[in-house]
Amino acid sequence: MPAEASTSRPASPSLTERQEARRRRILHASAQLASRGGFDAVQMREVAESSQVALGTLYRYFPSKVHLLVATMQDQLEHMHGTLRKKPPTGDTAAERVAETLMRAFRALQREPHLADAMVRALTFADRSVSPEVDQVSRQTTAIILDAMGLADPTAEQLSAVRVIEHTWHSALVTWLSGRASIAQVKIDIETVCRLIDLTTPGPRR
Amino acid sequence: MPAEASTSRPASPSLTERQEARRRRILHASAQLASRGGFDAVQMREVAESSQVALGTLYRYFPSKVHLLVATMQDQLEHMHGTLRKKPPTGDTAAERVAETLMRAFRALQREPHLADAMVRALTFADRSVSPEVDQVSRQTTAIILDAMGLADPTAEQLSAVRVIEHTWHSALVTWLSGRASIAQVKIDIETVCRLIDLTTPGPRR
DNA sequence: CGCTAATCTAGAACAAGTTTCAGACTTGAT
DNA sequence: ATCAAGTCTGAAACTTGTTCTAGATTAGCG
Repeated sequence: MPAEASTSRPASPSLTERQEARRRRILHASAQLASRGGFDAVQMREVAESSQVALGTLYRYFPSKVHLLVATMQDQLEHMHGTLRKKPPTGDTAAERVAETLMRAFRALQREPHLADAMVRALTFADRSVSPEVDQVSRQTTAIILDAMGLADPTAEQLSAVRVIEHTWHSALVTWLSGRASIAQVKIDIETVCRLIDLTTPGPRR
Repeated sequence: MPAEASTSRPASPSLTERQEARRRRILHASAQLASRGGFDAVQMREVAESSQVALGTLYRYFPSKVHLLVATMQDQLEHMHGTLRKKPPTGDTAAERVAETLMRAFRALQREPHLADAMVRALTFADRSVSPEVDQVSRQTTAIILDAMGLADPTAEQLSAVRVIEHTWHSALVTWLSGRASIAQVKIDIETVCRLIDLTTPGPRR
């Protein structure tokens, strides 16, 4: 236990440090369980045990399983945005770059299909009580797409196109995860919807 | 076993009649409960009671709550397709007609938002075990859109556009139901994605 | 240091989806 | 009419998300 608490920089985590650590443990356990068996494998009791936290505490940090999984998704998305930033897409047109970026993200998801399942199912199943968190995920996704487009100041029309791209992205993932669409099919859908960008971007073609 | 039409005494309808009737009672109860309080209000015990069927029987007919709600959606979709057929859309272009049709469907859903909630949540939450049923819903939706386009023989490109339109349709509904998008926003998204049709349909263009 | 409020823990309890089972009823065939 | 197979019923049991409670710890403060 900390003998002195004032002057020295705390080596042992005190205060909110500890809570931050708990939160990280919980998110880690969540992602780990999700990676194993998807949405169903993330059982609140197991998450609590894995992260060495009482069930009640888990619920204090994340008021429902869906909240937990959406937070897990936020976490992963942040990581992915960082990764994507390091190697920007190389396509000539905005449409190509967006498609390339989404396909890169898709490939990442394919590496952990169960985790993808858990996150996406939670996202689309979320009810109003999770709206703020889901909205945050949506904003992050929008940011990634706008990054790929390379637009500083998108028009309303372009924002609409981005919204539709996000719709397609989410729904295509759902159909892929439930085994109703192949990877190739998802690719086609992404490429198809990205053509909308050309419609709204006065550029060199057509 | 063509049997008799049982004109005299329908007191004890025999054979599969009875089962068909049970099935209809169950679907009716499901829709009714869903209309009241959405996904959460459809409780299997209540559905069983409402439709005068034992819980075990309910599960024999529909192996899970999601199966039940997806079947409910099939039912409603069929009804809607019939209704839409009676008054075909009037727009000049295929894109306009599809947007008009989807907006008409959307208005119908707005009249029973709770029912819409139950059906759409079930649809996107469905896992692989429900794939055949979900696929059936998807085919029905595709048929409605193709009807609106007025195409006998769509190209592969056009089918891709239709797929993307469906993605957008489902995902836009999800965002509307969870309160993250307004009705106006959904309208814009539908209109935006329908422009994809123009891209793939050589014809009178703006 | 000692106090008070907030937080955490272990565990029971509750809710709704799902499964199971023994017994009653239907059905189809002989 | 009778039998075997399949179906339906009512009720209990099981699972997992969620809530609640009482007591232990911890944190911030005078």
